Amino acid sequence: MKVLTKKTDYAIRALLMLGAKRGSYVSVRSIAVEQDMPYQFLRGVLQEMIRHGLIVSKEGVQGGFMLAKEPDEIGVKQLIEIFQGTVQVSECMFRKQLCANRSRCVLRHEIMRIEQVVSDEFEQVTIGKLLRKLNAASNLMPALTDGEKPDSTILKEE
Amino acid sequence: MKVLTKKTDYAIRALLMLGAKRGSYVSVRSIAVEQDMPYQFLRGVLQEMIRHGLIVSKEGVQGGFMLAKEPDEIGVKQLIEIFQGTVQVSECMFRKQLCANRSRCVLRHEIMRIEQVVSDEFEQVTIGKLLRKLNAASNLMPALTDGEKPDSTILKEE
DNA sequence: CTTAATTGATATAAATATAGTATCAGTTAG
DNA sequence: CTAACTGATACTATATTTATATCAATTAAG
Repeated sequence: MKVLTKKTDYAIRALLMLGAKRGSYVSVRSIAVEQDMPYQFLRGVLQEMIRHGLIVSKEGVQGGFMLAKEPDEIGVKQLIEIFQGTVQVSECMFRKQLCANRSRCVLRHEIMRIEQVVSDEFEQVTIGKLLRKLNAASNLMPALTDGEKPDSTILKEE
Repeated sequence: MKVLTKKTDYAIRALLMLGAKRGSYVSVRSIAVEQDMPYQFLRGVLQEMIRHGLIVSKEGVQGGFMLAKEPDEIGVKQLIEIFQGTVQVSECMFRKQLCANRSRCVLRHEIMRIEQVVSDEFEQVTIGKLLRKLNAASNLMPALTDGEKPDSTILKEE
């Protein structure tokens, strides 16, 4: 049971970088390099987030992406919904069918209850919250964005 | 985000039928027909449950499957683990790497916490519990196993 | 003692979802 | 003008999920 797909994982971590460098545009390339994510794939993820109004972009040299909202307004739940669809049990033709099959119906009720729990949990986890945890941990660990890496220009992609 | 795959869904509902007809062997065919599941696929699901000691079988005419445990001893969590793997975040090479990437590490911590919540919730849902809910609901709805359906012999599968 | 209803075991295919790559066009700072 | 960027989109590859098919072995029952 995979909770987060790569897209969601990449999205969250990219947003954390944007959150850490708030106020300036951050290029996909720098995120991809620093967080070790596939460049083109990440681009797609970011474009999807633009469509959902989470971030904004600027084209051209010195361009990149920037948060369009406060970090606390971006919840992991929303990201999961964008990249993995609404949290739901199998194919849910439930609402319409009024539970033709009783065992499925009873089962569904339990699952929906649990889904609500999961949903609530994820809703509470925001980019802002994660950022604060990151900062709290930074006393003990090397910086998240500690300048250019020595090999940041050595790219063999595309 | 799909919580239950078909296998888990079928497994749970098949177990509910076995639980409802406890004491006698129930054939895959009758389960497949009554619950509208693909026959061969369901067979695979049941065989998997045999391997995990949840049910027992008897070959030949009048053969079929039977619960090997008390319904209360069979939790949905275990079924999810059997058919969908242990509840875990993406690829978790965590334990070994000691979090090379800090944002991933912080994120992971949150996810693990939520996973624990989910896990606990699913652990509490047992076949026994679902059976009791089924019975409670049966006052309002037609029986789960109300004899042979009129068309139960009209099969065009295989 | 044959037959039909069953499970055991296993191979394969089809469908879908996830992950990743490539390309070309447009924008912009320097 | 050019190199560093994003926008848009088409494509490929891989993995997972779902489903089907087949053949052998077992067994109740006529």
